Amino acid sequence: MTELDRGAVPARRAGAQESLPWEDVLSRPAVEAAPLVLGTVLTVRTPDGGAGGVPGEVAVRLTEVEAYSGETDPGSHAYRGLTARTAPMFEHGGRLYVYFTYGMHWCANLVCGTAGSASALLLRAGEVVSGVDVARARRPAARADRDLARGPARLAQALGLTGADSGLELAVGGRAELTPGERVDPALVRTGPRVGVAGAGGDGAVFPWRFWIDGEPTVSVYRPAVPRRR
DNA sequence: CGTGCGATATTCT
DNA sequence: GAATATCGCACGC
Repeated sequence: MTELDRGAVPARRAGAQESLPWEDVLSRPAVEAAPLVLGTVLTVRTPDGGAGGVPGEVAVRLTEVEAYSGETDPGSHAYRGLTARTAPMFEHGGRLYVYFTYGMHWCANLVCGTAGSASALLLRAGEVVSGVDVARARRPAARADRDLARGPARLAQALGLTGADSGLELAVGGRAELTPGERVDPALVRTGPRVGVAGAGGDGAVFPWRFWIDGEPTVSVYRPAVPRRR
C-alpha cells in the first residue's frame, strides 16, 4: 500500500489546483483528486425541475468530499464488483454517480480515475454560490443558507440531482459542469476518517479519506458510523 | 448546545 | 431478509 493509499497527500499537491483542468484532475484516483476538487464549483442546470420539481440552476462550491476506492475499499459500493447501480463508478472520471440510500435520500459522487478503476468522490458538503432561491425552494427545512448543501443528501437535493442523473457526464454549458473556484490555501485542507462508514472508526484500519476546507461553516458535522438498532 | 430515534425503499445476500 | 456513504425533529441541558 502506498502513501497515497493511506491518504497521506502532500500539501504541495493541492497547490497546483487552478492550473489543472478538471479532465486531468478527475482522471486521477479519488484520493489524489480530492484536495484538488475542494474549492471547485459544481453547477447543475435542471430546467425540468429535477428532484423536488423546482426548475433552475444552482452552483455549489465544494467544501467537503470523501474518497471511495472501489475494489480495495470495503466501504465502497464498488467493492463487490460491477452492478447496474455502480456501473458509472467503473467508467472514466468526469461524470456523476448518484445513489439512493436510507429509503429517502440521494447522494452524488464525482467519478474519478480511468475506466475500470471504480474510484469516486462523495460530495459531502458545499456552499451555494448561486441559485440560492432555487436551492431554498428545494430545501424548505434549511434554516440558514449554510445548511442548504451541508451534508451529502442535502447537497444532492439543493442541486436537484436524482438517480436519473447517475452516469451524467460533466460538460461545459451542459446539465452539469465543474469549474475552478477561488484558490484554496493548501494549508487549510484537512483530512480525517470518513463519515458513517463501517470500518472507518475504532475497529481496525482507519484511513483519512475525508477531505475538507478548514474553517468553512458549510462543512458537515462528523459522525462516526453507528450500527442501526432494531 | 447535544443526544436519540423514526422514516423509508433500493440493493444485494 | 438485512443493511444502508442520512436527515430532521424532539427533547434535555
